[in-house]
Amino acid sequence: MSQEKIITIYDIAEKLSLSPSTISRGLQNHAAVNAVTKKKIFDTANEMGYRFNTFARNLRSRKTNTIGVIVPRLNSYFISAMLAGIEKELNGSGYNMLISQSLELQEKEAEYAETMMHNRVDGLIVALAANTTSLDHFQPFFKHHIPLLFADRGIAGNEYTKVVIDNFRAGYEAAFHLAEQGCTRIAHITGNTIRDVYSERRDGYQQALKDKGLSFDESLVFETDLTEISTMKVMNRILKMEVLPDGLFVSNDFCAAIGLKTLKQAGLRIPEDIAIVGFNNDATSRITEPALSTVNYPGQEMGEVVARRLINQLNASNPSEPETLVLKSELIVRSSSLKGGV
Amino acid sequence: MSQEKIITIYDIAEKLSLSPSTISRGLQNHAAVNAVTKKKIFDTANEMGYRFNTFARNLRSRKTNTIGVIVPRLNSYFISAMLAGIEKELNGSGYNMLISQSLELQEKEAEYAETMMHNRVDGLIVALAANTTSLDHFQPFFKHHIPLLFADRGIAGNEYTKVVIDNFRAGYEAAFHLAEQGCTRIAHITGNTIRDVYSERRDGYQQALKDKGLSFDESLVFETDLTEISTMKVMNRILKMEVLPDGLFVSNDFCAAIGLKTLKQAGLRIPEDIAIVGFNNDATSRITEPALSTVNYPGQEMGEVVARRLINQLNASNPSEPETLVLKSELIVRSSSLKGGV
DNA sequence: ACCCAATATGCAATCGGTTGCAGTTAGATT
DNA sequence: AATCTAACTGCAACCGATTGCATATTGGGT
Repeated sequence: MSQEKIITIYDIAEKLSLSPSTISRGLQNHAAVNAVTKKKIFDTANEMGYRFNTFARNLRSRKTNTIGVIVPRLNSYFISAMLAGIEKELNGSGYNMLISQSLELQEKEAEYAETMMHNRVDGLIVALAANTTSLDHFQPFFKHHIPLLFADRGIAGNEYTKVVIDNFRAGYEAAFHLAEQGCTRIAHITGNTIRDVYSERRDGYQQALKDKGLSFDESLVFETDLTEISTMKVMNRILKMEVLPDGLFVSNDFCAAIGLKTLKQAGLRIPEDIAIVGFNNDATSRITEPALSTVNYPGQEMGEVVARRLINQLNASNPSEPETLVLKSELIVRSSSLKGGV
Repeated sequence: MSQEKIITIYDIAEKLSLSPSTISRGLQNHAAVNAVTKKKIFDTANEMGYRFNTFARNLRSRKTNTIGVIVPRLNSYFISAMLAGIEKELNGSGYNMLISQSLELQEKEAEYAETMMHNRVDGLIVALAANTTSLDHFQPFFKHHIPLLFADRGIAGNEYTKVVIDNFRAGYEAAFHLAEQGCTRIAHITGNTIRDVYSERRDGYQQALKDKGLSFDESLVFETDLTEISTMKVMNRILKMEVLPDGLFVSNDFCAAIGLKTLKQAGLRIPEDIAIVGFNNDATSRITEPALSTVNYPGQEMGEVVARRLINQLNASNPSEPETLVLKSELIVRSSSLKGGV
């Protein structure tokens, strides 16, 4: 098997004694090419194993049909659900997807933004890294009017289009529910509050305490990087407290599961001694014993919505106003927080 | 903020009264360009906001510095660990990564292979979909001598380069361990045995039974698609058996966790009544109670190895022989299978 | 037989870089 | 002062497809 020549429209043109223009138009199903000729072109192209050259095409047409996607990480239940949603929509509209993960680092995010720019993506979907504070690295996109939409993790304000859930309300409902169950000392483990998804949930939690007449204790809020190790550390600190909390709201199901198990191993009963609510409705939440109460996060839907919005914006003739699309989330009550009684 | 002009080397050339060739060479740090001129070029490029056009560059240089990666799905602990490994190596060597997920369907896999071809990837890394039986859709890669390496899920034979673990041995060890623990009726839940990762584990399991003098009971082997639903179905069938199994080897940690929980809820003790071993060493395996014995799968390492091998192959002057790289895996014994006693 | 319109095809410029080869220039050598 | 060499820089072709405009062909109408 020898190296096979890469076929171009020029090769087809020569073989059929036609001009490259006609071949090009024929392959595009252009109306100005005779049906018989077209058929001949298609057949010959297949026969010779022709594949179009994306670069030549993109170079000329100044459009790449590629959407860049930058997410904090790939190995997250929520993120992969979202990617599946994005992919479904994009693929259905003939777009490709260039994915990369920032690993929660602004530095890598910036690097990838540049790569995306070089690859001349037609649009960009971003979920910001944990420590991203500035959007400077996205300036080129703004300058060149390349649509940039935020999915889930955006930045405060109405300047940009983003698809989110009402994190304040979700946090509020989680904490309110725990309070309803009789919890009076509710601890909260959250991610980096630079990201408003986390700060808003915390604010919601705080408001719920207030509305239920519970005092807010700063020392019960733990800001972490939501890894297994830091969760363990937090749990150890909690277990050493003089008065243990009787409720725990964790901004992530995996960490909630780790916490749940640690507390059980320390001899505490869930939910009798400590009731727990997680976040995301990961597969993990159904594995724990007792099953974990959590907030359902419509990952796939979020991906579909943001992708569809982007496609619309690309097809629109006039520039569209930035808007914030808020999806529904809901508290799912399972055994880890259900104490019985009303 | 108005639409900013896209700067090309021609714009820089004009501004500096130099020729585009010199700009091009200067930006490439070519030796034949005066250091002073070079500096001037770089400064002006920055100042004007120049970004190179990947397409023009790729079109001319006939090299894309992009590697395609096709995996069955993104939302798997193992796969994302592997992707992280691949990304680390590729990025360190200046390559980009075009990812797509086949969703376990040969049809989608073929479609993406074509897209990768159009995007002229320099090489391809593939973990085959569950139902892929033919490699016809990769023919263009073979014909054009574009390296195609398999990661984890390849195809039998020595025709292609692949990075794998010894699945037969892993399956053998898992089943052997269960037998050692005193299990005599060991059930096995596996994925689509078209994929040799699954068939080899099953073969290893079978061989271990044989070596331990246990009879092989076909009705204890369940081939599934390894989803939550089918696992539940299998568990229900198992629970209805006249004689229950006393050991369970599942080719996937999440399904093992589902199984574990279902059995416990049915009143069975783990590991006393049924000992369980999973596969992959997912995060999930540490969440279950008791913690799940499993086979550690070096996902990140596998990604690094396959990417490094691909890069070497791309840099090599002469074509490299196909080879099979086997990584170490190991049984991790936790409480779900440890009955005590020797 | 002549003209016109409709249909089909080709020419050549263009997208933005890259690179082999040739040409220029300044300084060194004799 | 003439010659040579090394260091720079530019010309122009090229990568493979797209597309506005021009041209060729065909058939129909009168």
